[in-house]
Amino acid sequence: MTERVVPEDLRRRRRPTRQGTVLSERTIVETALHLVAQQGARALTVRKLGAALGADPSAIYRYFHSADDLLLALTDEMIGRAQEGFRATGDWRADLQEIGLRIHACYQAHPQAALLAAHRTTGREHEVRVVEAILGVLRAAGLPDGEAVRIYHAFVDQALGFAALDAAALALPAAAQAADLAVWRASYGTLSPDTHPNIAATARLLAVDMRRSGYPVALELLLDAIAARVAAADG
Amino acid sequence: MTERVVPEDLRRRRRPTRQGTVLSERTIVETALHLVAQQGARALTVRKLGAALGADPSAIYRYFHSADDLLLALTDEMIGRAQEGFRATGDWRADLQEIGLRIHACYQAHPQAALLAAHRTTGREHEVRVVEAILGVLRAAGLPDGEAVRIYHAFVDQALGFAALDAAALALPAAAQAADLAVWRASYGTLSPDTHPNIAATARLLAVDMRRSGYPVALELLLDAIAARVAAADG
DNA sequence: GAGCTTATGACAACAGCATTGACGTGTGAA
DNA sequence: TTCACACGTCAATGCTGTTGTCATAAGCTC
Repeated sequence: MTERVVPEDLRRRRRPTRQGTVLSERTIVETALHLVAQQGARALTVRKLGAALGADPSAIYRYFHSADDLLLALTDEMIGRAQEGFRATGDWRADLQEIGLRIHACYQAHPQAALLAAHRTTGREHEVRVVEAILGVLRAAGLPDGEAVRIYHAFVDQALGFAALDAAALALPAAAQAADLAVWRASYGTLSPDTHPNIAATARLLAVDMRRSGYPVALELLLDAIAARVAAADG
Repeated sequence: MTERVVPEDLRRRRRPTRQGTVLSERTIVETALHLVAQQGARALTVRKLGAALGADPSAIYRYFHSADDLLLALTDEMIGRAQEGFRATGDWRADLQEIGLRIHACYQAHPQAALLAAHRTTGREHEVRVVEAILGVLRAAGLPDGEAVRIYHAFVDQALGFAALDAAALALPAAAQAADLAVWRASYGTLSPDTHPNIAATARLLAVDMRRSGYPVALELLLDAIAARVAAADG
């Protein structure tokens, strides 16, 4: 795996706007996402990307050190889009919900892009970046690192844990049963099959159950449970 | 993705024992695992495998339809080894613990093999097989399908959920604190970074916490929690 | 505007990849 | 002895990422 360094000498290079210059980090990344969305992750090769750009494949190496590097840039692009215009309120519960919604929406718009996280050698790195982006939100809310990690992971686990059981099994109160589907997506979206394809195997087995129950899980319940845990840890 | 069929015409073929015959499904799979263990998942190519076998790469296609097919056979091999000599007791809690231990031990013996589950196109299929193997255990214990799925997923979620918080945060009783590390591994091993590399990104962030806390999670606690849920669902 | 530096894309080439087909050889069965 | 065929080898195809060379054109300095 290539170490994730897009060094200064590549990034901050002079980009003359002559008529022959058609490529840029932006156009390459956007074309790559478009290619993935249209033809799947397997179709994303340097050569096909070059063809889609109307340029020689080797020209791409002017902007990215390797194909792995390009793939990671795609994940960065997705995260960047999700965080576009995001402002931390300082309330980590609200911020977590917001960023969850945004990331999910982003991957909803580019479903095939999630396959990137299943990449043989860079898959881990992709998920690390998503996790770190979310941790960044919690840090921005003023939470210390250790606590942010703890909360995020508990959050994800709770989301999946609640998802595993339908409303009847959980015996949720009526208020939770009526919870908005969008709220559920906010919590589950941060680690949904869409964004983390390799855990989809498990989730898929439960898809019927979840659909039948109408996703009756309220983010508020999750956050309350997490807050209770954190309070217990503090006290 | 090639459909997982190693058809009769390939499997049950006459295998004359002339001196020229050096290959077999067994030797290929074992050599492949050895190659992965020694040089990593990326080194597992048909050509290198052929070289390691001392045979022409194309000969491998006499035994497997494609490279994807071979990769899936490796996961099947791991599951097969884990289940070797396993007998269902009918007590799903005991069976689950046993199979958890076995699968984890198997991947401990072949750490690099877990990378197979991170494969770009077959990654999902690998994890589906592991999950299905565990579900098979629960079914063998007499549990109906729906319930088995529910229990397995709750089991995994609980394992990860507890793992997310250290002993202090959970305020576990002293008995749990003293729980055997092996017992913890039995529960966590079924969905550990070893067996599900793409969720390792999250887990890795917590590795320090977990190590510091000494994995103080007792499988009994997990199973009790699950049993309580299931009981609630039944009643 | 002349001359220099340099960014940039094209081109050709290389090594490695999965996969396929033809071929010969040796084996087990009839 | 004959025959079918299992099985490994060989050669070839078309894909992949990657690299080095080269011509060109943009921008900078004077």
